Amino acid sequence: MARGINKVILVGNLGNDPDTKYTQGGMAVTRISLATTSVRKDKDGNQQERTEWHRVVFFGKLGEIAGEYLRKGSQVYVEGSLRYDKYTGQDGVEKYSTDIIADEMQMLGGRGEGGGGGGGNYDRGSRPQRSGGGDAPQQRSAPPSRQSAPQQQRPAPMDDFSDDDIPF
Amino acid sequence: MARGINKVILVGNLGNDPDTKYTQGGMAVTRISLATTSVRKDKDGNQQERTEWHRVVFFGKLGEIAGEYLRKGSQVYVEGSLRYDKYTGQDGVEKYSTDIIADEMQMLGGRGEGGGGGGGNYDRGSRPQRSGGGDAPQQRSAPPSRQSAPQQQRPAPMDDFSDDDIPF
Amino acid sequence: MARGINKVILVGNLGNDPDTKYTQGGMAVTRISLATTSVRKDKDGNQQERTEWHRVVFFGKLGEIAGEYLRKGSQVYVEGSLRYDKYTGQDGVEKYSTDIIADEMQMLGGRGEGGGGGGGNYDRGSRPQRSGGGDAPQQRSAPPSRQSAPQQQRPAPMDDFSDDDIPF
Amino acid sequence: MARGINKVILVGNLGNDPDTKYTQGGMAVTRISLATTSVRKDKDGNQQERTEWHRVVFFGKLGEIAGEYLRKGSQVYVEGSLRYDKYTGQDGVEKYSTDIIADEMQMLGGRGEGGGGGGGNYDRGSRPQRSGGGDAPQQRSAPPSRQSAPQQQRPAPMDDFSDDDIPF
DNA sequence: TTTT
DNA sequence: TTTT
Repeated sequence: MARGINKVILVGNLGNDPDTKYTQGGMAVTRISLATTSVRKDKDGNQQERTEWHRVVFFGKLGEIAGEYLRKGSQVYVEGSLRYDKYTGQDGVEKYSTDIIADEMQMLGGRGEGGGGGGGNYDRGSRPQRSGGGDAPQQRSAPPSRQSAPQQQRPAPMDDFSDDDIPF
Repeated sequence: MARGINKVILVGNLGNDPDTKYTQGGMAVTRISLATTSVRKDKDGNQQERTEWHRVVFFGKLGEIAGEYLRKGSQVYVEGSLRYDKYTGQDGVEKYSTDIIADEMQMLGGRGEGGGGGGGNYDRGSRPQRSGGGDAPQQRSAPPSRQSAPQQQRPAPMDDFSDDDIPF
Repeated sequence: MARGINKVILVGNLGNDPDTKYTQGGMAVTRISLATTSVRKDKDGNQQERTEWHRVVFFGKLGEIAGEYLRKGSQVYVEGSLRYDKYTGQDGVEKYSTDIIADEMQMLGGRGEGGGGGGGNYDRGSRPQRSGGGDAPQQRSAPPSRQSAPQQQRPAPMDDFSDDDIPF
Repeated sequence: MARGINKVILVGNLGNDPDTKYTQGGMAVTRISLATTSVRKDKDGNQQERTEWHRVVFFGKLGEIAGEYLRKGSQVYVEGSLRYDKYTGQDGVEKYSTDIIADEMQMLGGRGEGGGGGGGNYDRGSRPQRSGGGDAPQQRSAPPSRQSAPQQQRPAPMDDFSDDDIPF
């Protein structure tokens, strides 16, 4: 049982192609660098722009999809949570990192390099369409299915319930 | 593959105790009425209040938890999506309804009747603590106690991955 | 002082061109119909799609911008709040409506009719680029061009403050 | 005109009393440390807890309100955006920090030390209730008002508009 | 009524 | 119908 809400919502563009690695167990871990730009007027009335570069990480199936479909310049919606890490660098100095651990992704109509317009909303429960054997391990045992209650469209009154009255 | 984002985030108080029903298949469907109030100044400089009453629906395990722990007056965080329905009433007239289908819930430190401070964040994947087998009793056992600020930091490298490097 | 959070976040496509009207005081009120589609597997394992049509309303400057730049098919990010209204129709019957009152909008790389890729994030504080003085023409000038990933980092100390250390 | 969405939503508890400082210009800058805890099952089926400590910064009027009403243990809803900074420490080493710049806050029914149950939703446009002269400068010139269109409740049909048809 |  |  958790305590608290830790939610991040981003819409931005990738600064580079995604970087996908695989764990020994074969789980995909894809990282992207995502830019969001905001503007404000400073006290002299000049327009000031500022860009934040977010480090976003996708795990598992979402990592495979992100690695396959996103490209430098792609515009994407990401939902996830903040994770702060502290580690000791090779130089012996303590370092800190901040990542957004994605749990939902929606490709938007980006037209960056490698663009691939398309669209489609994926969450951690989605299965990737990876057809070929590509260059990555990929042998994965049965993935944990995350749907608690599968069901069907609901065109209906609202007072009695069937098992089809579901979340969609 | 979905297209689009449909997300609602609410923090409000219940106007009444939850209403839980069960489908023939045994799935819980809990409905609550949730108030959110906002204020603004009108053009005459007077404070104006306006309250929206949201119809929130919880399905499955989340429905059982909502029915068990929430009460009239409880303050709650809800995340979900909008669903619009059209149906024909008993009077033969077409009617429309708007519901927020919850997929995450966090009980906040409410103090309404039956208050039960408690706290705890549940999503559709959570398992309810329903002890009995029946189809709707309501005897609540001790609510999970409140920690104000538990913690501890997690030191870890970030460049190689094990299968434990997970979404959390 | 308000009580509660009432927040909606949508990414979807317009089903039609926006409808802009003006109040007697000259305030723009723009309405759009926004589609979001989700999918799930029903109990027979078939893909089921469901589309929600959201009624989104933009007031004031945001209403002018929405009316000027959005078109049928445009993909847009909208943030706002839920408002439920009850009124009596001309037929004397009580009716209910649900609207999302927008307070932020971001045009995404849509390619619908009249597409106009464009992009740009506006909130209620933004000033529209309406050049003319009239109360509703619609001749659109050149839309703001698209940058895929502009940036630059901002180096700065964080312990003492000047009046420039602002929210951005 | 901005590009992108950079939004953070947190519900958590303060690890310490807020720290409020004032710029030379008299603007309040309040910092808090906010805990959010999540749980998951590891691969051995054990419950694993993890707490993230978020650095949240409130500027201006919101900073005054946060400094006045929040306390160690308080439960709070915060909405804001991510800001990453890079600076050189006194030891000459480059350091990085991540802050959430708050633009909305809602005190929840917390009961931590100094509790102050209360509730109330404030955004950057809110005026603090600071009555006394306290220990802080505070001389501030005319604050920029952020409401574009003030108005009043709307109990009404939906086809014609008056200047009262407003955002609320 | 959109979109893929 | 809640809450402050």
